[in-house]
Amino acid sequence: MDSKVECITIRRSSLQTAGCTTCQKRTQCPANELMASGNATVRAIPRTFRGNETVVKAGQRFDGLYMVRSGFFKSTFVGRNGDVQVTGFHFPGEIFGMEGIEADCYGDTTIALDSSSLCRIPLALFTAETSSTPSNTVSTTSILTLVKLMSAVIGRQRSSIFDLGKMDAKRHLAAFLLDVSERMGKCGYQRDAFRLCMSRIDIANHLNLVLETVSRLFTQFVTEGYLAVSGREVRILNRAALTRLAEGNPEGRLLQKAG
Amino acid sequence: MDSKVECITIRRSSLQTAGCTTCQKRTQCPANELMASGNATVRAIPRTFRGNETVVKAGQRFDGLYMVRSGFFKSTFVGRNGDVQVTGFHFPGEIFGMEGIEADCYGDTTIALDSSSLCRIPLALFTAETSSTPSNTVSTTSILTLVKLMSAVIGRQRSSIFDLGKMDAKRHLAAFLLDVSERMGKCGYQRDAFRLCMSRIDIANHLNLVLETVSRLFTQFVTEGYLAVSGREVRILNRAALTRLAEGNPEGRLLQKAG
DNA sequence: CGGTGGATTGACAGGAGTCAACGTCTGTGG
DNA sequence: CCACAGACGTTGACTCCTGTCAATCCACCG
Repeated sequence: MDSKVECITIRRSSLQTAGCTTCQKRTQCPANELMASGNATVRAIPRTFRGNETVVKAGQRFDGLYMVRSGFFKSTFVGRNGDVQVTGFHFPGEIFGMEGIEADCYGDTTIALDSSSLCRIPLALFTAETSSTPSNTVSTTSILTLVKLMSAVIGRQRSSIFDLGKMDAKRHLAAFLLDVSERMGKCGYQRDAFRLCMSRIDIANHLNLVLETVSRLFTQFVTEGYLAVSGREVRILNRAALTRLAEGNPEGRLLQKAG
Repeated sequence: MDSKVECITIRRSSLQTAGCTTCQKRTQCPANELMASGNATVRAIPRTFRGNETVVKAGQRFDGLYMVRSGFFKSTFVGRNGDVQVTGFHFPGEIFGMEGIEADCYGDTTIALDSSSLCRIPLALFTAETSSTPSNTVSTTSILTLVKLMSAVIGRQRSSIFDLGKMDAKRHLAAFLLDVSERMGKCGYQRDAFRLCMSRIDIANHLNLVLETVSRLFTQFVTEGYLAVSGREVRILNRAALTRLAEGNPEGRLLQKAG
């Protein structure tokens, strides 16, 4: 199986290297490092998507990690009882799919929210067969990179667990908007004026609220002068106030400390 | 290096080998595998604690992972605003400290809840200096073990994020009790009658409730015949009902699906 | 014995969910 | 070009779960 796919702005001839040399995200990409370390079996494989197209389905066999090159993706987790939880949004330069390494299948379903592109990093290293016949094809340093990435994910999830419990709706939405702003900035967009890539219902689900609550809070933020909102277009007018809201000391909810 | 030492009830002279050969948890312990792979620098180091003694403080320099041998531990995370979140309880055979690998310092403060013992697994491999001067002292397979452990942690955290958002107080406590029961069983205790190692306030904090709510639910479970409770002693009388409660289809709360 | 911390219980209040109506935007087809 | 459907978003009225405040009880301990 030859791997020839296209990646948006990149022509076929250069696909063998998956366009890594021209990829703006290569410094953040473990594939780049793995390949640089002389591993011939790891090669980033670019793919493009339209809005609503599925990247991977929960339960599908693990076939690598995914690095976002452009656009936006959404991961959802479906509980035993059918409840759906939006576990995260993925912006350019971010990576997803790590939960699949251990179980050898993905835990989340991930779809594109828009016209988007990404690279699959086929870590054959982590599939069942290859791991049982260990070879030293991958240098210790490259795996260290991966381990650190994963450790970072663990840390971020932990603070998201924290947020889920300790924040009321207002603080949580403020924090979410600042987070989006930050990440938009990191991947080259404006920090203070951007288009939300997800629907209100997705935001609500992600923050464990209902869409009515999110909607109400948006209008509240507007009337208080923190934001200008028009549909999904958001402009941050008073970042300081939002930050105070998100980080400010808790105002009387869930104050119980634990030993 | 001779390997004959014991933990807890063991004398000093034998500490050098950390008692791995006699340790009941060795099959679940990455240290065992690392040592078996011929890595001389990785050696499990046993320590004992009394209740309330601190294992590691958040912010402290990372010095390895911790494997619980006996007793119980509690990890807490302190948010910027001072809020405390109980991020987890650790039972015998379980491992903690992974969030420290990437940041090179621990994110959680972990204390013993009781007289307890554990082994520190000093993964010098992951400290700043050694990782910058990579050596192949650790085999690919042993790191794979670690990567899989971490992937599992990521998966578990994700489902805990799910629980936090999608469960009301009653379901959440039921699920928590079943989880504790399961883990108690796994480490050799009775599944249906055990002593909770944590206070109501710790449970409440962990589940993002207040202790009054937890207390009320305990009495409710008792009057409904699911449990017998006396202080921290718990007996599960109707596991089926608890399971139905925890897993049952959501009863009208947070039902909004996301695309 | 009194003090302290953990646990239980009751009365009350409020934040956020539920239900429902309405408004806006987009794409499609006649 | 308009009508219409459907998805998405806003707003209001109401309910209820769970947090807040407070009193009480119990076990433990110096």
